[in-house]
Amino acid sequence: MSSEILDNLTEPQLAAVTHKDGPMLVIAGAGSGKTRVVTRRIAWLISQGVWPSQILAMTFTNKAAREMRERVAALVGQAPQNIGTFHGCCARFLRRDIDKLDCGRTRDFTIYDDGDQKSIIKAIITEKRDLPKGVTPSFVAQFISNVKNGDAPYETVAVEMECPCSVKDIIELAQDYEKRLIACNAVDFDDLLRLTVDLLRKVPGMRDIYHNRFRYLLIDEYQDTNHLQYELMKLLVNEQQNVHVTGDPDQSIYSWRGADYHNIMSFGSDFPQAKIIKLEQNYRSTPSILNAANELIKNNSHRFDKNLFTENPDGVQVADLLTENDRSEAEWIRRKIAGAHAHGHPWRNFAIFYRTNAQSRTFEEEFIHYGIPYQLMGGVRFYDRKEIRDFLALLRLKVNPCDQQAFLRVVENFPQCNGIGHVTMNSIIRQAEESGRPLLEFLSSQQFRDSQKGNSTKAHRLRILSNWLDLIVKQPVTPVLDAVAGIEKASDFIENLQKQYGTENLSARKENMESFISRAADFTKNYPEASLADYLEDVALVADVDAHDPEADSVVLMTLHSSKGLEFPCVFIAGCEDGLLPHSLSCDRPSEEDIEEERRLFYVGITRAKRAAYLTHVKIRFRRGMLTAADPSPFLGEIPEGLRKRIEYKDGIERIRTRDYYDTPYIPPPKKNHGLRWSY
DNA sequence: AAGACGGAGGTTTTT
DNA sequence: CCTCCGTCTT
Repeated sequence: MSSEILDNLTEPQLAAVTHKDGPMLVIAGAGSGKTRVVTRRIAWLISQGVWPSQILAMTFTNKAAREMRERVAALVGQAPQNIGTFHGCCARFLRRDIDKLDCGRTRDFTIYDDGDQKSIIKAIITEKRDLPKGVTPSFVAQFISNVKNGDAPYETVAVEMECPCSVKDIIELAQDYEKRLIACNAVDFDDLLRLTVDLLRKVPGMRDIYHNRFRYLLIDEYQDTNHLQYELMKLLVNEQQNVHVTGDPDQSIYSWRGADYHNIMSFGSDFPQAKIIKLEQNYRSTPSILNAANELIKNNSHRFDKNLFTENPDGVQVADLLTENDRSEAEWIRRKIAGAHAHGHPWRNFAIFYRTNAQSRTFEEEFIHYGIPYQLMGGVRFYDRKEIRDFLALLRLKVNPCDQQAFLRVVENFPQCNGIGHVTMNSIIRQAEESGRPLLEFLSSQQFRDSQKGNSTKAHRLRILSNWLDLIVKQPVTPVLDAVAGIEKASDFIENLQKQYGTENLSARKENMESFISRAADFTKNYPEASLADYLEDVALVADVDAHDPEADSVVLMTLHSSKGLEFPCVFIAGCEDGLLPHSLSCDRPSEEDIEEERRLFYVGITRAKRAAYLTHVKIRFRRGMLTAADPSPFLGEIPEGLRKRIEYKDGIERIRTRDYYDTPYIPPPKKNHGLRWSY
């Protein structure tokens, strides 16, 4: 056994690493070396003779999966294949076994993301007129997701969600949506999990096969699992109950997406023999930071009993800073960072977190003005840019010739399809369905061209479209780079950008396309055997946080949500104001649960900091086009005075504050639109 | 079917 | 302040 597998581990870490059979829960506080424990444990299992292929490890992000794979490989020289995200693993299972399940899809199914989902739903709502106003695409999407995620029947979900239309109508919408997905041979994100659960539950013998294949199951960030993921876990657990979950209930910040931290709270009762280990020593932060965070999170009532401590040397006090407005907030932070940089601190040591993406703008302007390098996470995803989505639609149509959604997008956005509108498209889709052939195959066939006789403009246009699509069909699907480059050429993509957008952001769009090609080239280098379908799956399942580049020397700007799992020497949390943090919309009917989740979000932010944390708030914030008087976040007052240095910054001068709003007890404002507002 | 205009609405978003 | 719709116009 490679000796380093067990090197430098504390008592509880060692116990967690060397636990072999039976269920185990590791409650891993922020910065307590969780990743190290999980990776060492995988390496240890392998060193004990477990085959790497018998280990299944599921994470929430690609980044976590990649990191885990790399670190295990560094320890034992080989990385297990089955480390991936929940959705990625499920997609792999379904690619292999979906035929065995009677769900209307084949193994070449396409994965639809939120955008595709929304546009299908919108189309269905429009088709079905006379629905009340409240039936928005997002409501229907939420309804469908809730139905797929839970065990409750449609009716119950509809009542619970206070459905604005009749139960019959909403059920019909959901069923139409499902039919549409099946017609496109597509699945949505929830389906990846749901169909895998069905596969294990309904297909005889499946569970045994999977139990045999995966002897050891590991789940990371267990506090963020939703109902389906929980079901999946239970189905995958074998007779020896070799299930190992790690997480921290205090860092559960995704309940609005269905995550349920009760899953982690009740692991002990789900598995009465479970061994429970708590990792409470923090290796990341100074005592000042950790104490402040501990004091804050103590205010949550639903918690797993634990108390983080550290043996790190102490550093500077946590500071809370008050400035006049959002501009001066950015100015102070920029000066602080620039000053430190002048003393030799690299830019990458600094991160700014905020509650809403809209807040990033002020910082960007400030940093551009002063020439400070920064990387912005979030906002519009690379693969969500319009021109990229257009191109992807073409690729998708090629891979899945039934993909109506992709077809519609192509027709709407490619100049080759100018002059062809909704009416024509829908009639073509119907004709294809009647002919029983996949849409693309039907359209690009000689037969279709022959059927478009005559010299009418429409027939002419359709023949051109058909020829063009035929050219796309004839491109190779592997290697990926050849496929992508071939289709780019065959579609005249770059020239079309010019036609479509004129000079409007043209160079940026061209750059995006170049970047897309070079990403495809990278992918091809890593997976020379992969097909276009594999590539599209990879693209469908990546997120932008994966793009954070810790090597680049730049200040990092991101939301509090995306900061989870990262660490920085110096952290600024901007906009610590009532209404922003906690956010007023999340607390519309301020249930204690909502407030507690916002508090956890703040807790996550603070515990990212290794050496220094600055919590900033302003008196007046420019928001939604108006100046808004802002009160400090009630959470600031929950950090005791002794743990919090209070600074005020005004007219370029910094001074210590002695008195604050929150020296007096906090009284919640009576209405949603509290405070003073005045128009510009 | 494409462009122009006005109104509404605007957390977070691992996949 | 922004962006995203829907509708109205050509």
